[in-house]
Amino acid sequence: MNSKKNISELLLKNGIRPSVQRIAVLSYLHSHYTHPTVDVIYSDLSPEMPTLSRTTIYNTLKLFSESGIVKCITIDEHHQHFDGNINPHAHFICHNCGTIEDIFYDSTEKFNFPQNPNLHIERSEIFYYGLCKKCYNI
Amino acid sequence: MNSKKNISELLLKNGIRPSVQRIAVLSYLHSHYTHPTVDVIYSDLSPEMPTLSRTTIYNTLKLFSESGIVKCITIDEHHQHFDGNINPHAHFICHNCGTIEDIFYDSTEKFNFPQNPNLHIERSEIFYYGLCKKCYNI
DNA sequence: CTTTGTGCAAATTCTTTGCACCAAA
DNA sequence: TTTGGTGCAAAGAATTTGCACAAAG
Repeated sequence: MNSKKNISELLLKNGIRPSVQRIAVLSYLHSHYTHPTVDVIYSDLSPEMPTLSRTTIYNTLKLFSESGIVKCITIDEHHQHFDGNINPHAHFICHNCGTIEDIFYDSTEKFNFPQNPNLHIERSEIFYYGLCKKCYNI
Repeated sequence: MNSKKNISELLLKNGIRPSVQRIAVLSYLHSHYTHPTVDVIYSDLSPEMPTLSRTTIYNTLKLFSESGIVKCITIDEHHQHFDGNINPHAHFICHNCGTIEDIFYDSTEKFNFPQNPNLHIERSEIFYYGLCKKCYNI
């Protein structure tokens, strides 16, 4: 289980002081693999924490993504989405309903392109676009 | 060669009226495979066309990407980049100098993921991040 | 003459910054 | 008591919108 205690320990292990706000944000991401934006996180958490500010969420997510415990994914130009799942995976985006689905695949991909030698590739970001099951069947 | 005349005909073929501004923007993208932003295009074109406005470039690129003759790529949350090359290819982004390089690969990729059935994938967007040759050798 | 395109200025929206207050070590 | 965290209000920056004028068919 991802108890507050476990989250707290995870933060400490990454050199981050576990404040109430930070625990709340990371717990949220670990229980909502929906790739939320700052605003979604804010809207969902603020009823329970009325003094929470967007600034804190921005600060927190910046800190988290710098230490690698969450991933920031840029899908469209207007919003950053955050992902508490840091295993390598691709994302599927439904262009009708906007849902973002995780796609796990044999990560035997090789970062080697004969036509582009001498690139030092460190990571990849793969997006698939189309219609999800639900939207396709409408 | 991509003369103004050819550009003009390409636009007509796609049901777009070839105005001076539209021809200029598409010519620019066809001769600069550098994935420019609106602002870069604006800065480069405005000396020759002092009355050109950013709004027109936004309008034009929106029109172009809707009809598929250019591609809009969202790499970071702050800028949209535009690509006059509409052949399928991936992009490499150097996190030091920001250069965007095209990567052509055997496009035998299959849009089929056993763990995610019933997705109707139409296109993909693949980004690789790392250091380019120049920045790696510094 | 009617429709479409252009471009200025203002508005919008997501994100960042400055700064004062608060909390923890 | 010193360092780090929070959160408000204001600033910033990319993009969009409203609207009037210009151009094209």
